[in-house]
Amino acid sequence: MKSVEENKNTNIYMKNIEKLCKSNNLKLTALRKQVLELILSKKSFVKAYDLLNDFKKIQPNAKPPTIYRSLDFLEENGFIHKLQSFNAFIKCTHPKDHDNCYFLICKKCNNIEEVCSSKIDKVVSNTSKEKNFSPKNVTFEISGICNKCMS
Amino acid sequence: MKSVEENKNTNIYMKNIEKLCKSNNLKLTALRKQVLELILSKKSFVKAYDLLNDFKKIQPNAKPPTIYRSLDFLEENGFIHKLQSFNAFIKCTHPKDHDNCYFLICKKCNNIEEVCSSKIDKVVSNTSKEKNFSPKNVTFEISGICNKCMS
DNA sequence: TTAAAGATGTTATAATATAACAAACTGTAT
DNA sequence: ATACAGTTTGTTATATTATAACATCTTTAA
Repeated sequence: MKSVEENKNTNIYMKNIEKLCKSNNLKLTALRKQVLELILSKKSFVKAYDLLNDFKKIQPNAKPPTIYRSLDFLEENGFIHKLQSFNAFIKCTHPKDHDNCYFLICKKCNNIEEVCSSKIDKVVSNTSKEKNFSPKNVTFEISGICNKCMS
Repeated sequence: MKSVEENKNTNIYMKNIEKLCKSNNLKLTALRKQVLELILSKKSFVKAYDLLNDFKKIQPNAKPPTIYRSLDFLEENGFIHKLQSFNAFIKCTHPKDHDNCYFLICKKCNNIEEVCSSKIDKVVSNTSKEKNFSPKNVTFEISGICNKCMS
């Protein structure tokens, strides 16, 4: 059960996504919206097939492509991220505010912290410049133990 | 067909690995060595099942666990890396010299450049300190277009 | 209004990875 | 040498993750 506060936050988040889609001419269809809502309802990351099982409660004949296509749309447009080292998906905490996100992943409690630091962005662009490399996608995932789980 | 120079480099590389295993009391079994040699023989990254097919030419009844176990050993000990965003494996260019490696992955020619920069290490440790996070594994992969493919 | 593009439904299968248990091997204390 | 504990490998089966291909439906723009 979600708290009133959480529902409120989810609503604010969705309103923002709707606005973003409108202004960017993206089609946030009912399907995509439902999938995003399921992702938002998670505290942490979610696996595609868990999402599929969740989604089957709404639409029993959903199939893997149903989910993967929505995930593709949501990821392409920066509303969610794929955690490559976990084969899992998680909402973006500030969609469209920036290009690249970085993650601190706790091995014990599975908590994910999304980090955006201009220092990291600079390192990416400097490293790329040195090597004459034109960066498109950055995967930056640090797994370890979070503050809570250490004490 | 490998050039004389390439074979020589592979031999030097293997000698180094053997030395490292000896001094760290690691068992570089015939199987693990053969798998590593197959990985070394590749210009770029290799997929686990391609490796399995290669390996079947030596040992026809090889099965997925044969390969995955060797990959685990080689990765745990820093002789190879897994490219998480590609589900592929690649030799480490300087085994045991450092903890973390970063990759520039060209989407066009599939060339991988392994980069180690103290700046990146610092960003990881600073970011972690700020968040009171104790980092264990770092996945840092930048995909884009390399110098050659741009011109 | 209709053709083209885009989204979804559906079936099937590809690609990636691991569990579980048996057999063989290795090192070591006796 | 021997036995036993730990490790590695063999083997079967299956779990997990993801996409291809094609049909149908919906939206959009000419």
